[in-house]
Amino acid sequence: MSSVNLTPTSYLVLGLVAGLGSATPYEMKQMVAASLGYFWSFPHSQLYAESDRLVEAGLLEVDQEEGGRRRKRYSVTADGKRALEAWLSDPAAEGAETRDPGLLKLFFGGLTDPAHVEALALAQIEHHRQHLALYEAIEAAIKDSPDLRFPYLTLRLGITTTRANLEFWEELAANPPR
Amino acid sequence: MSSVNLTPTSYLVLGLVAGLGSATPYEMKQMVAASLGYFWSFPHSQLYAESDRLVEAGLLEVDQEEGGRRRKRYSVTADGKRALEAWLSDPAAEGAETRDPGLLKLFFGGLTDPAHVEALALAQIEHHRQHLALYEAIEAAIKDSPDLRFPYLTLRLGITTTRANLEFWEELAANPPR
DNA sequence: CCTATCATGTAATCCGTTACATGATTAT
DNA sequence: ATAATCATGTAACGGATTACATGATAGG
Repeated sequence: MSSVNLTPTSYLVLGLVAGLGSATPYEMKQMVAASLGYFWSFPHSQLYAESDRLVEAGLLEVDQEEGGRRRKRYSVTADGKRALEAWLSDPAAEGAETRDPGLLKLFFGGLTDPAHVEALALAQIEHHRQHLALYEAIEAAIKDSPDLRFPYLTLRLGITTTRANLEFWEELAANPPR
Repeated sequence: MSSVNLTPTSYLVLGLVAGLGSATPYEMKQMVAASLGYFWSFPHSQLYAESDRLVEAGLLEVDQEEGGRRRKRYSVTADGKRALEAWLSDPAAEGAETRDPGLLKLFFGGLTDPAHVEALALAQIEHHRQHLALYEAIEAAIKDSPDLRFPYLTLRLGITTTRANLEFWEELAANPPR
């Protein structure tokens, strides 16, 4: 218990388990792959590690299956619920990081042939178009599910920023730097 | 030498040193703080560590000052230039990650009082407005520097996505979920 | 029944962060 | 001259990724 400090990943796991009632890391993996994973991805091994950390911190409890595969099924403790609620009710959400290699390449565009920047722009356009198509397909599918209201909003945010990126790169491709 | 694999951070350092001709980690820190750091921040200690890793990889060479503070000044080797050029001329830039705690809180909004989501939206609006004001001030300042053309474009991308975020949260605040 | 693939998990490594530490410089 | 702050660097820790490994299930 205690003195484990909570990262965004911690709350991600806590939130997933809370939303599902109880879950095995594998089930969490599925959930992530179908939703958050589009914006916030990480290897599944982290779900195993993080779940155990949260048990240590007293925020999750584990119930191991007898026989068969002896899966570990996690659920949220009272302390865990409190921690999650405290986090959710705090409007502060600083520390957003955009780690976009395309941004880096653009920043250093002056160090190389401008044609490479143009090629970069075209690749980015293609990339964002595909994502956008995917997101819009998902959007259409979940639009009217009342219990997916917040995932839907999250997706809307993803769509909004993807569109903004797309527009930026399209304009850059239309007016290539030289 | 060798078998060190190159992360985006590696190219960030490589690019900074290439752009400056040669640099101490402290000088890199200054550069980052004034430009990339707005979107891609990390502790300065990493610049020391990463520089040494790149020396080990044979992509940077180090020249230690005699006397005084014995600073380490790094410059790019021929191998380093090749690696940087290879990276820049590859239009692929996959693996962009948006680690935004606000997005997470929104995703899990269904687990708590909707009023908290509204408060989150207001906080996000405030946050993005401030960033936008800052970026626009910088934009005005560097707009016409020909040698800052690519940093300027990078900033434009930052402005574009910040605006998109701002619009999203403003609309959410105007139509709060219930 | 055999093989391929999916499900589930662990171990090792490395990057990134936090914390600390000391040498220079400026202000008072 | 002393304190305060800036400049510069290192050490230790922990979280995240990569790689590996084994048990189940389904298709042929």
